[in-house]
Amino acid sequence: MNPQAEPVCDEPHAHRRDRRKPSVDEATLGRAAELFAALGDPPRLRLLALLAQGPACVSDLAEDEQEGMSTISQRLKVLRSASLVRRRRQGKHVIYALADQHVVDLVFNALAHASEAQVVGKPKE
Amino acid sequence: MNPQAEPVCDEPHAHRRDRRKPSVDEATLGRAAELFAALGDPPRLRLLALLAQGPACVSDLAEDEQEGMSTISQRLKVLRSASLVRRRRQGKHVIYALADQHVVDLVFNALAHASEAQVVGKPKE
DNA sequence: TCATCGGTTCAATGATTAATGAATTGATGA
DNA sequence: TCATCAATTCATTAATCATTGAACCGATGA
Repeated sequence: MNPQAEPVCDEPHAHRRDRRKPSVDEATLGRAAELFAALGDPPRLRLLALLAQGPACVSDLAEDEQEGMSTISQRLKVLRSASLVRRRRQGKHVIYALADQHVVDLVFNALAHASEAQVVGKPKE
Repeated sequence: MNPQAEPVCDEPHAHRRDRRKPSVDEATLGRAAELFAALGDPPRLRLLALLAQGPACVSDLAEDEQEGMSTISQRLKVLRSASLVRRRRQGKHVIYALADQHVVDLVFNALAHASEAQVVGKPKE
């Protein structure tokens, strides 16, 4: 009575759900989540967008963001422990830069996707 | 005396930092951050990995994860408001699935990257 | 209509996490 | 060595977020 494409659920609870195996190991999943979590904060993501324009030292970033150096340093610490940025000393200054091209792509892709999208609007219910 | 690739900083604070323009608008950045934040939690990411194997209803996901339905439902709510998953009703059940291929790619890429990596280890200092 | 089942929402609680200023470290130049 | 400047760390406080069970909603079948 319902020969459609999607499988029907006439049995009491039969969604074609054969037991799923543990798809990914926890360690991998944890690292991926940590990476996403580091990206999932507007101030930190803005910092990355800034670094995408080129390396910069902490005080310059602090000036751009109009925040204290302590605050910026803490944000960079999170990004660094997720391996998203690198740092090197240069005299009194510490220069930060995006870790690699992969990160650059990740940031740009996310921003591009986020600026498109929103066409359909997200479901409110 | 130092004709290398990286610009040198001999002036008191000259890192080739011409004033940066506001690279991205806040709204876009905010949406991108929300998306990352939704992905940045191991239990939620695990849920997505599970859904990457195919659609499933809440009670099955709850069983797989050995959690209450309320907990799973809340997690799905976060994923849904970030437009990462879709849902449809099927009789008494509500079936969740990844929103689109883009999300599938995103999840797989992240997991792939997280399982490679770690080769160099993250900087402890 | 009523009872039941799957799912969601609500409100309270506990746990993470970000921001902030003070103290500290490290490098430079006097 | 000392003073200074850039940056980090530390400890406190505030804010955010995840979890949980109870109440509620919506579809189904008796």
